[in-house]
Amino acid sequence: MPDTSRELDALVQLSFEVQLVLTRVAAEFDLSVTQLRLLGILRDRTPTMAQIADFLQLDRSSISGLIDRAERRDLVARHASESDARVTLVELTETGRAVGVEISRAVTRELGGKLEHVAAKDLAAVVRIIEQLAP
Amino acid sequence: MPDTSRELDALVQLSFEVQLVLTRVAAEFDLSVTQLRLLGILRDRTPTMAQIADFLQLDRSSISGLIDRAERRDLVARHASESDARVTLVELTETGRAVGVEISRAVTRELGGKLEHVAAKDLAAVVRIIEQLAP
DNA sequence: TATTGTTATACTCTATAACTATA
DNA sequence: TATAGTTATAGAGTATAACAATA
Repeated sequence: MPDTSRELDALVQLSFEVQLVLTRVAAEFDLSVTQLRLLGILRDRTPTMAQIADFLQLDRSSISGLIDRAERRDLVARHASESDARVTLVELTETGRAVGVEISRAVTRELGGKLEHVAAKDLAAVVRIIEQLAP
Repeated sequence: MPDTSRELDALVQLSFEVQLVLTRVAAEFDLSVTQLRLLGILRDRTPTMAQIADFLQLDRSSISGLIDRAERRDLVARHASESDARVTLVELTETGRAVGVEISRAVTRELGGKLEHVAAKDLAAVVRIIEQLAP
């Protein structure tokens, strides 16, 4: 087994650089990174509370407050499932969708700017890594 | 300018995968990711409160509580600067250093495990990216 | 005056445990 | 009984504003 400590350090450091960009972009919109992720998840899904918990790898009890706060800001809306009265579905509002689009643009701008001088073939490697990691 | 949205998405996703591993390892030691980073920063430094704020990109007022909690668990110690009475220096305790070593091993194990089947040349690309990004 | 660090305050995020409603 | 979601509670993390001590 080869020594990969340098590679692992680089990966950890890179993840913090990316998180820093996300934190800053979220702050521009007065949102947390978690709320930013939520908007991303809801872009092409209308999940249940439990499914959101699975996506974010958080306890279900944490999701109630998360959605409460997003709902209070008119970013998302709860509605009842028709097939199972226990289930609550969550979807983006128009406002939420619009904010999501703006955030996506901002992330592309900020992160794209940082990566301007990175070789295209190195970025292609990142795509392969994530395909291996989360297929 | 080429379309890099796929690459940017992959990079963001990768950063969340890494953060997930760090969150889990930190939780093994009943620590937050921020405390984990703090131990990493102090491994080869004895910074001032202000320098820690710079490293973590947090407000100085946030650092007081962070160090309070770490000190309460005997992971770090404050001591006064000899040259400037306003300044507080922070260093690892022996306990903190030992915990840091264990965390480092756990991250290597967990993250290394996840990356087992990733090509070495793709990991080398990550090293080049972070060198470009944070030289 | 400027800088270092702390405190008070308020909010978000998160988990655990206990609960209600529905299946 | 089992599952979906909520609430109460507690603690960490974070920023803003105001402050004291030192330079």
